[in-house]
Amino acid sequence: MLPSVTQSCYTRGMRALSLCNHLQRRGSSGNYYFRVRIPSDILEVYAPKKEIVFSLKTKDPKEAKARCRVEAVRIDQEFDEHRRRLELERQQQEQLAQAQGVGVASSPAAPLTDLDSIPDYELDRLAVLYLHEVLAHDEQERTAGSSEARKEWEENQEFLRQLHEQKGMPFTPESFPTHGVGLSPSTIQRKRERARLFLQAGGSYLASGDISIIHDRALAFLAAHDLKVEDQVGSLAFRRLCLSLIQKEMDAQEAILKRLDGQWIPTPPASQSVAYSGSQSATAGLVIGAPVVLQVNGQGQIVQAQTQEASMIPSEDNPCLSTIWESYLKERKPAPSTIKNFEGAVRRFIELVGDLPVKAVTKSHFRQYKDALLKFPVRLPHSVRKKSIQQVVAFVEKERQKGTAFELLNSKTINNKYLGALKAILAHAVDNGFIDDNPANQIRVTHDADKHGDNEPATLPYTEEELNVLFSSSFFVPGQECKFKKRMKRDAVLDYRWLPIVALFTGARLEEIGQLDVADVMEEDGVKFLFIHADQSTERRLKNKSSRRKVPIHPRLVELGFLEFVKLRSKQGAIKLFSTLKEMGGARKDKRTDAFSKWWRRYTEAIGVKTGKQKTFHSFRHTSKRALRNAGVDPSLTDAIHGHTNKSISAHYGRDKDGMGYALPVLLEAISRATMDRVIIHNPEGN
DNA sequence: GGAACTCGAATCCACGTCCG
DNA sequence: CGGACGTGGATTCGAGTTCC
Repeated sequence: MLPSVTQSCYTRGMRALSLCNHLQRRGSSGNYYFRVRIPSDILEVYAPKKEIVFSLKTKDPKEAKARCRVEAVRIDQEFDEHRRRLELERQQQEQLAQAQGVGVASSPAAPLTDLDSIPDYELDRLAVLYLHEVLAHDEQERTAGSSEARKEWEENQEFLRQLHEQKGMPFTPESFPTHGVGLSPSTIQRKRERARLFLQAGGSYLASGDISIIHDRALAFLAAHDLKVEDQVGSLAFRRLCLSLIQKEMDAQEAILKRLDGQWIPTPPASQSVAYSGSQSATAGLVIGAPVVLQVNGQGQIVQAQTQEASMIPSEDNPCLSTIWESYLKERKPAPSTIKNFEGAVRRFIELVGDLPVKAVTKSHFRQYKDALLKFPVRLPHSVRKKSIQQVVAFVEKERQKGTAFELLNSKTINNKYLGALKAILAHAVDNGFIDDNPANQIRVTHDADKHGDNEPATLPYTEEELNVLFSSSFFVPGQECKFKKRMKRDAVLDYRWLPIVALFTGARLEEIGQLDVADVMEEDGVKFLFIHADQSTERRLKNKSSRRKVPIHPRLVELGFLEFVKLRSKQGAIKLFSTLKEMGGARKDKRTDAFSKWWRRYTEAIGVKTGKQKTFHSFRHTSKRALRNAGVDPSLTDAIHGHTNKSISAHYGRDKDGMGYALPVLLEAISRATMDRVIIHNPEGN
């Protein structure tokens, strides 16, 4: 009886570890994905995620299989690393609890450690300690039994218990023997596979100086020894340590293989660890006085070595770029999305030239930056997102030789975003007297008109025919079945129908409409209008000052039942008019229309109205502008309705308390002239 | 025309649900 | 359970806009 039980457990174990079982083909693209469930004992590490899925970025089954094998081993290592760390943490907490006699106290967060201040011989000692830990862990598994062995033991016991129960026989469970169980066949197989792969790959990683294979593990290892260095992964010391750890990991895996082959390889003694917390080492001062300064870029590579000059020494009067950036943030407090954009630009620049003291930054650095950006692709493949700018450029070059084409950054993006950000930040350095001239000035990419054609507009208005297609689809006609609203609640359908209709008759921006409150629908001088304005209490932002405006509600909107819709939301107690739109987080904070925007693209594509990048939701704004122009409405009135600035200085005179230059009845008359009477729209109420 | 932003669109990916 | 598909979050690109 017993052999079959063992067999079943064994097979189950093998299945979980079979290296190609995590392969899955997904979506219409036909790309292969890696998919694995997170083992229950380390679920907490990944919570709330229960499985790991990512694209293998290939449609070729053979290639996918090969990549899947590598990923399976890598993930397995990652899981193991978490197990090891959790175990260590558990032991530390137990010790702490014992020492304190009661409960488990939470340990204070480790202070930041300055890795560069740790002498080389201590880094070497850490590497030896790493080797010791890997082999000691392996030895412990062999003596006490691995977690797999324990699991299989428990499954075995449970099976026996059920069997006894069925036969009505008494069963006394045995506890897991703590010594002498050794490794399960599946663990042996896994260990062997992993060791072989690491030994195969490790050498090439060392040769190319690529530390990605050990990066996360090194961080976990350092953290386990109270060394908190997340902010220093670009430092030379971290890089040195990682290379050293790859070597030690190879040594360890070689020893493990020998152990698996039956040789006795003792675990080397642990080097004595030193407490580095508190960061300030006595050697730190030596670096400053050194005659030669090594410039280290974001990847920890030495990019230049030169004799130390005054401008090269960071000081209070000559802060590093990163310090200037922080000061810029503090003083200017830009919008979250701007911070996000600038952050990327600054990071890339520092990667390329190093975190230079501001007086050392020259025009040639910017030329270097511009040249690199000209070879930089848009929408980086995930595999190289974390790589340095030089590595990305090298990657693109290599792929290009293989025949893969990349769309490169638009010159406008390079100028406005990348160079523009650095220019703004260095202008801040000029304003604060750190430097006299902005070295970024005059560096820019000459526009290539060929990308969009000389006069071709980026966004086009919707034509009448297109509007009729858009608004007569089954989504907009109440009572019709439609796949687009299959999963939508009634209120969401209402919001999604009204958003484009409001956009058509107001010409307002998507987000301006999306963030409207019920209370923003007002009446003055007998004219109902939408009050588009910024709002401190909800931190609502507007594109700019002139965006604040009152837009009269077009008679067609009233006809279609817009005011009833407002009443409905009011009755529901909603604050937001489009109450089903959810607020975003992070860099998209207080944005509500992201999901709708995406839905709109998919919808318009599906019904065949969207062609390329020129027909988007923003087209409604262009449609409105065009309709008002065609109806002979005065451009300054159109600007007032759309929230565009009127350049004339006299336009700033004669405004009311809300800054409105025109009386509402005048605006209503103007907006009503764009009748859109040939566009058929159904009343959005109904199902 | 350049600087300094803001915003919408596009993309990748995670996740939930449904179906066989 | 595996796979297809729909939806939404995070991130990035680049167009739009105003101010100087």
